Amino acid sequence: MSETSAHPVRVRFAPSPTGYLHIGGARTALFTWLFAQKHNGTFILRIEDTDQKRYVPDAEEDIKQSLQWLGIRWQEGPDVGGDYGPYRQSERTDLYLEWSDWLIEHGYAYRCNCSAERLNEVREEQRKKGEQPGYDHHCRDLGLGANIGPHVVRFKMPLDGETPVEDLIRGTITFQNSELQDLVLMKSDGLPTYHLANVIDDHFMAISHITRADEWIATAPLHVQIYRAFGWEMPAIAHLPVILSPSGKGKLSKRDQAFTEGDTQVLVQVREFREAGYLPEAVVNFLTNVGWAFGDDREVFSTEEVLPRFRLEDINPAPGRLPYEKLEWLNGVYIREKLSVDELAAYLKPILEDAGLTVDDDVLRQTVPLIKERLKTLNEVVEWIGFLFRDDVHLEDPQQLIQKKMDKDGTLKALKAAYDLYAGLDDFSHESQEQAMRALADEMGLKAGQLFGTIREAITAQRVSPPLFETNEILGKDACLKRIKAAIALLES
RNA sequence: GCCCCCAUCGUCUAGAGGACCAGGACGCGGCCCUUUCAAGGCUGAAGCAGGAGUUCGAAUCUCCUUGGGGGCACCA
Repeated sequence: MSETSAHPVRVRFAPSPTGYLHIGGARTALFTWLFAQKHNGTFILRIEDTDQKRYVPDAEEDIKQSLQWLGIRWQEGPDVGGDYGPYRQSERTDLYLEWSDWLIEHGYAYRCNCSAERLNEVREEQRKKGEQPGYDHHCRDLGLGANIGPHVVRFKMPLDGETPVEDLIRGTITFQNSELQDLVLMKSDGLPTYHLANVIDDHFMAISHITRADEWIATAPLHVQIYRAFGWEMPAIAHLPVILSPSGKGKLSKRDQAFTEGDTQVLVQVREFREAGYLPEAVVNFLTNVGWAFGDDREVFSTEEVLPRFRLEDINPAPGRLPYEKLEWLNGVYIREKLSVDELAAYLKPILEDAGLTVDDDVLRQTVPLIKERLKTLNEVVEWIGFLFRDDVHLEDPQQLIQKKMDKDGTLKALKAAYDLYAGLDDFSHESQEQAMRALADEMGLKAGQLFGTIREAITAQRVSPPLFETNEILGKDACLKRIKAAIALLES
């Protein structure tokens, strides 16, 4: 089976609203979307909300917003509609019931009223005996009718033979039917399980290619058998590798929220990436590079550039981890190379405001070029230039003013001299400042770095900052003098 | 335990029998530039999991071992 088939390409991303959009899910969505784009196909969003127990009310909203943020748009789905709706499984229950009955009538499925307790006992017994745990076919040939009270519907899996699964990425995977289970198709609450709903929806939505995570491989033969029972043509299928936790221990999707591992902050939800100050373009570029490679030794590229090269077959079947350090670097690349000063300023303003600062647009605009090449994440802006938007600045410890190989008296002398020099400076441009201060350092027998460091601490209360004289120029002479004076007073007290 | 998938630097990867004493990127080290921090330039360390085959020749093909992952639900 090949990636291209006779049918128009129609693919779907089918998340379950049991939590916010996971970065692993986003990658599956991204690859699916890229595939659709490449083939001028249709990308469909389908909400698989058949699990009432794990349902999270605002999950669907988060999933949609997160996809939007990443730039992934769907042509059919809840809200936007389409010819194959509805696109929420909870709104398609009649369909599932109808086809479940069809399977029973035709001998491909059966009703089962075994209790949870009995099932557990059976499984425990099997485990004890070292057998494979699974349903023991108790109701398989009982021919139970609909009048038996609460019950489930199970698929009648062939007892022998084998079922091949043609995976686009891995080739043919063959399963022995004797090892497969009579899995539940309809739950006792009247809602279908994934297995049934997925097959029916993919069929009636004319899905041409199924893309989904690795973890579905084990139940893929069941799906193959269900298609066979219905007599429907099965879409091509590709199982995408899962993303592992940075430690490599287990899949990342076991975690549903950011956590810390060693000294890396491991982000998990898409919204966490946004909140951490990453640009959507950088995240998309980053994600595309895990499990797939652009080629030509290129690391930075747009989705437009990806399309001509993208093929599902080229996806690396091995599970991988997200190289978070690389995302930091990549985000920095996007900030300094892909954004204009105005665009970056627009991103930065709300972040500064959220930090409680009052932002002067002119000041921000003038400062952006100074920090553009220093930011790795948007959020770092606060620590870089927060001092520009505060009336005063507070040194936690006066000792910070004292530079290497200097003492309190020398520092005091230097600050006072700098103050006087600044006070008499008519031209406060950074060139003029630098010239004056270099001369002063020379005169006092200080290294430029020592004098500049002291002034930097006095004005920014930071050990590192954007180029000192340039931010001084933006801050203005009066404010600078005021802060130097305060620093002198602090050191003297 | 059973079934299935996978295996190139620490990490993400290029590599589809000779072009590979294995290339790139991040990270890490060094040097240069430099008012701090970045950015930039140059440079260094670092890998084909192991073992058998096949072949004139293997990172690339086969098998075994090992390791990792996934699954074994009235969850998706």
